[in-house]
Amino acid sequence: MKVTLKDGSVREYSEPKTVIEIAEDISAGLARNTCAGEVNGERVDLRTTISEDCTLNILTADTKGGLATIRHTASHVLAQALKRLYPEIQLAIGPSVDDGFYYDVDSATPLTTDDFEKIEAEMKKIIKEDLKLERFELSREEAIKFFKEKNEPYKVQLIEDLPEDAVISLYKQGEFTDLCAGPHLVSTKGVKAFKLMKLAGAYWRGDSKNKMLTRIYGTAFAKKADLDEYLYILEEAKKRDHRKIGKEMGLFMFTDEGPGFPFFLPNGMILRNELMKYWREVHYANGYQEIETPVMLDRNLWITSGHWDHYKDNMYSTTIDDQPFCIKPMNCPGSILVYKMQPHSYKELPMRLAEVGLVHRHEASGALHGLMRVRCFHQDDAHEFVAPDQIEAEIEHIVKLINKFYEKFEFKYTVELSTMPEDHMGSDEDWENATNGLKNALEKMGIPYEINEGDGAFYGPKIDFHLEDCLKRTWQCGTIQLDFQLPHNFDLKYIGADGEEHQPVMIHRVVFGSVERFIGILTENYAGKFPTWLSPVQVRVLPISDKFSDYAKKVTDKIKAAGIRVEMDERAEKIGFKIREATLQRVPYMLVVGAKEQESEMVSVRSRYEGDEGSKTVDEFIEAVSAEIRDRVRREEKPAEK
RNA sequence: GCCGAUGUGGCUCAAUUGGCAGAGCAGCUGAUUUGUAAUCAGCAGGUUAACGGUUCGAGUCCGUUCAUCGGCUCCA
Repeated sequence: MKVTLKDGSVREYSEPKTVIEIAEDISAGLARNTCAGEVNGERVDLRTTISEDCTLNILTADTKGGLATIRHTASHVLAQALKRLYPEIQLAIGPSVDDGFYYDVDSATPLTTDDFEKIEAEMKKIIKEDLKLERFELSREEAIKFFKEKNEPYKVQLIEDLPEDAVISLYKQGEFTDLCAGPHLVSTKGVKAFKLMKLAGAYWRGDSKNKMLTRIYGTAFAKKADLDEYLYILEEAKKRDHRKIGKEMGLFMFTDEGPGFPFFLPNGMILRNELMKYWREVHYANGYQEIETPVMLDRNLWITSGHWDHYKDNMYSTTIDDQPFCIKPMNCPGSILVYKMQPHSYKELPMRLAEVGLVHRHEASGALHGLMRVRCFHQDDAHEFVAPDQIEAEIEHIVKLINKFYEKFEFKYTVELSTMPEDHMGSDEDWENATNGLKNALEKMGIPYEINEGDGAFYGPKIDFHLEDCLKRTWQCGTIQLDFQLPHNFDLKYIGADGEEHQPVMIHRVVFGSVERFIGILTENYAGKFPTWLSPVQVRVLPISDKFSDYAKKVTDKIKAAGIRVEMDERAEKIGFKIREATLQRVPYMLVVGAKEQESEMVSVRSRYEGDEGSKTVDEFIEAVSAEIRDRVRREEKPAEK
């Protein structure tokens, strides 16, 4: 077959080749890790096999200068600069990542961000030197010898861990050579806009048993304008930080007395209660019954459930009157005790026991992060007891329910299927059955998913729902876990139609995951501008002066009587000041009342959504806002003025 | 838990080489009675995260602890 390349040259191959094979043939290795190819103008995957004559355009990152390549080359420039400034530094790895690149180094003297200026200056110098990146290969022995001589033990270890037949490629730029699969820009000059971002610790090979190295994060873009835009977005995202907004709006707080234990303040309680009110409505309508089980139970229960074996490092426990107790890190054993209270018929299944349970988990101190990662939180949990032949239908029921919630909040999400972890209970056969059950349900519904190997719970595989927030971080929220183990450990039974005892299957599921985390995500997603139904203060009445206090009071009382959360601001301040404050507090509706309004028995409406909405009668206003709250509608926000 | 940084009134931040802890906002008091994003004046508020050390003298230097922030490992 004949392959015509974009530059007009023709290559002939006797047998079918993949795009990457041809790319490697052409550019002697430069095309490794390339992003894509085009066959007859159509973009194809690199693994696509070409068996017929065609025109092929290889979109190597090298020729296109893809972002990943720019960043990867930038990481080499960083490494070179570091070696020039601190010759004793030892290099580990330096890849490109989603929003930039990093290099892990082992440095005897600690680096600080104050050194960034100096390092960046050296990087600029290297870029200006226009050093060509040259690829070459060495045998295993030669490569090991090369890096031993350079005193780079991490590189030596990397090579030693490569498979026997691996091609060991190196890239040389000026006096600096690095072990690297490529690809790279042709010259350091191609790194046009970069910035070192932050310093962090990272374990060698990502294992907490290994030495902690210093990781230098940076980012790079094709143009200065792109870099500036990225930095601007980062600034904007900072303004949405739920910890900042939570403080500003009086939603929650933390104290030194309780690291990782959130306090909910009055406004935060309103928000949480409204959220859970909605949650309960939907759950009652979907066949759930709500229960509550104790926060602390005898340790033997946790030994039976397997939590003590698999989770005790994260559990708070104590001894009272010589009886050992554990504070629950999960709600399941409590629900099981409720199920076991009496015998059950197959007619009762699926039995859906919901519990908004407060769980405590001793998380590592360094893992804590506002409401997103705490040591005690509410799970919007439910444990379902189902007959084996009901599994698929019930999974579908739950997926639809979760989808309903996420659509309400306009969240994008992806689905992952997590399989058996190393530390698990039960037989491989049970695990396979359970995993297939989840797979079948997802496939039947046509939901795309990725497999997350070995990430299941210790008692069963799970489907995870990952929400994307405004920083493009993803958070695991919803999860559906299929469990054959706990019914076995607790010897759960139901009486089937045949009059015999059978073992039910348990499904553990959450929609929000952690109510606290979900509130954190909502806060950032809405930048604190919650839809009216979730807003702590929905309406604020602003009299122009205290001459109109009586009328304002009358309006306020009427709105309050309609069940709307309303406040009156009767301070002796100018109207502009009151509006400013209400705006900063993100109150959805402001009602300005003065002589004009008192005269005509109306209110002047200013909303967060459209600004001045003109005059309305109080009844008209109440009707419109009540409907908005009742239907839990989110009105489109107008872009911020300031 | 690990690496690095940080910690000053309720909040946001100042304080030269170690030399009298300050400001704005918020709060309180008074004046102002206001028409769509900040009216004016006065008052009060701090054992500088805690503990220990160096020093004539520590917010500042050193040590320990705690908490927070950015990551790593983990994870709802």
